[in-house]
Amino acid sequence: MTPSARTGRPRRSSAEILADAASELFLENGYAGTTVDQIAQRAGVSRATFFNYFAGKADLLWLDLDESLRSLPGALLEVGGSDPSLSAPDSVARALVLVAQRHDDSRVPWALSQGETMRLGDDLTASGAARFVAQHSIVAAFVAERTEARAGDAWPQVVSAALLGAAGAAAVAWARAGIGRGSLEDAVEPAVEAVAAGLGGHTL
Amino acid sequence: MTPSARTGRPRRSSAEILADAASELFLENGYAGTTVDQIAQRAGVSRATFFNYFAGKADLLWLDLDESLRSLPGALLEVGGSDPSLSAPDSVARALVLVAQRHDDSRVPWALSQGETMRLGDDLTASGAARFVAQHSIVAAFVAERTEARAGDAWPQVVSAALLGAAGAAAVAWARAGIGRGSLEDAVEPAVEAVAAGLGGHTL
DNA sequence: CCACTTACTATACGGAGTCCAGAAATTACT
DNA sequence: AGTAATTTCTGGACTCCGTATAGTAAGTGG
Repeated sequence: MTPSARTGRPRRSSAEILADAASELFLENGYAGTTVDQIAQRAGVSRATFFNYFAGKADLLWLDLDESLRSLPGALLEVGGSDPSLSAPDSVARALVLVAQRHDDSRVPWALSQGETMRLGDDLTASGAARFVAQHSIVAAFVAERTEARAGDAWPQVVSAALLGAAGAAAVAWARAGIGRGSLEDAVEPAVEAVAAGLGGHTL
Repeated sequence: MTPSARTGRPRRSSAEILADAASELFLENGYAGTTVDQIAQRAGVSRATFFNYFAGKADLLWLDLDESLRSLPGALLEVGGSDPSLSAPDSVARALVLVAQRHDDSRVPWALSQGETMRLGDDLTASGAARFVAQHSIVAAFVAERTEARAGDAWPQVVSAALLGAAGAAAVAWARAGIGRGSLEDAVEPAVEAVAAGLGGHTL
C-alpha cells in the first residue's frame, strides 16, 4: 500500500476504484449481501488482489476516515510543540479540531451517510468506532507524557477516551446531517471544547 | 439464554463453564489460536451448542462486563425518575456510577486484565467497540429525550460518547491495575464527574 | 404412557481471511 | 537485445466463523 514503487509491475487498480465498486453494490444489495468476490469482479481484479488493497471487507467503509485519522499523531506533535502552555486536554482538543479542519468536507464516509440503505447494522458501526479506539493509545500516551503521569495511570486514559468519544460523535452527527451540514471543524470544535473544559482543571 | 425453564431438557453446560474453558485455552494458545471447536470440546458440548450460550466467539471475553451493562437502561430510568432537576450529563454520570457500584468487584473481565497474554490484538478493540456502540445508542436516546433535542441532534450524541468513553477508560484502567485496585465505583466516579462538569453548562 | 417443551447433536453450507507458488508486467543493468 | 530484479496479479487450497436445519435426547405434566 506504500505509494507505488517506480519499478515492478504497475498497479491495475486502486483503493478508490475498489471502494467505488463496493459502494454501488452495497447500496444495491446491502453490505452483508455483497461478497468480496463481487466487489473484486466489478473492479476488474481477482479476489486475492482485493486483499492487497484492503485488509478486510469492513475497511472499505472507512477509507476517508482512515486517511484523516492518520494525521492525528502529527497534529498532536504540532500542537504540543507550538503551545506548551496549553493544558493536556486543551492540546488534544486543538489537535482534534486541526484534524477536522484539514479534512476535505466533500468526503463524507458513506458508511455513515448511507448506512441505513446499506443495512449496515451495529457491528459495522462498531468497526468505525474501533478506528477511534485505535487512536486512543497514541492520544493517551501523549497526555501521559504531557502530565508526567505514569504509564497505566487512569487520568490520561480518561482524557483521551472522553475527547475521542466527543469528536467521534460530533463527526457522526455531522456526516448524518445531510446536505447543508456545515464544516466538520464547526461540528467538532464545540464538542471537544466542552469536554476539555471539564477536564481542564485537573492539570496536576 | 433465559433462566432455564422448569420444563424441557435440562442444560448440560453454562456460560461460565464455557468461558472458563475458553480462558484456559486463550491463555495457552492465544485467542486467534483457539477454535470454537476446542472450547466446546473442553467444556463437553458440541460446537453447535456453544452458539446456544454465546452469539459469537468474542462474547466470551465480556461475560462479566455484559452482565453489568445490562443494568444500565434501568439505572438511567432510576436516576431520571428520582432526580429530575439534574442536568442530562449529570444524570448519565450518576447512572454510570450506579452501574459501577453494583458491579461485583471480584469479577474482572479477563479480556482486559489478561488481554496481553491472550494476544487479543484487534479482536479486543473490535468487540470492545461493539459494546460501546450498543450502550451509546441507549444513552444518547435518553439524553435526547431529557434535553428535548431532536433525534439526530449532535449534542446528545456528544454527551453520551464522551461520558461512555470516560467511564470505559476508567474501567479499563481499573481492570489493568491488578491486585490492589480499589472499587470500580471509585475509579469511574471522578472520571465521569469531570467530564459531566464540562458538559453541564449546556443544559439548553 | 403419551403429549409437550426445551436442549443437544450432526451436518452442511457460504463467506471471510490467509497462504503460497507461479505467472505477468514493468524497470534497470549489461 | 537480453537478462535480472522487482513488484503486482492470479488461481487454488485451506481454516475457521457463523447460520440453518432436521432429527434426537431428556426432562415435566397430564
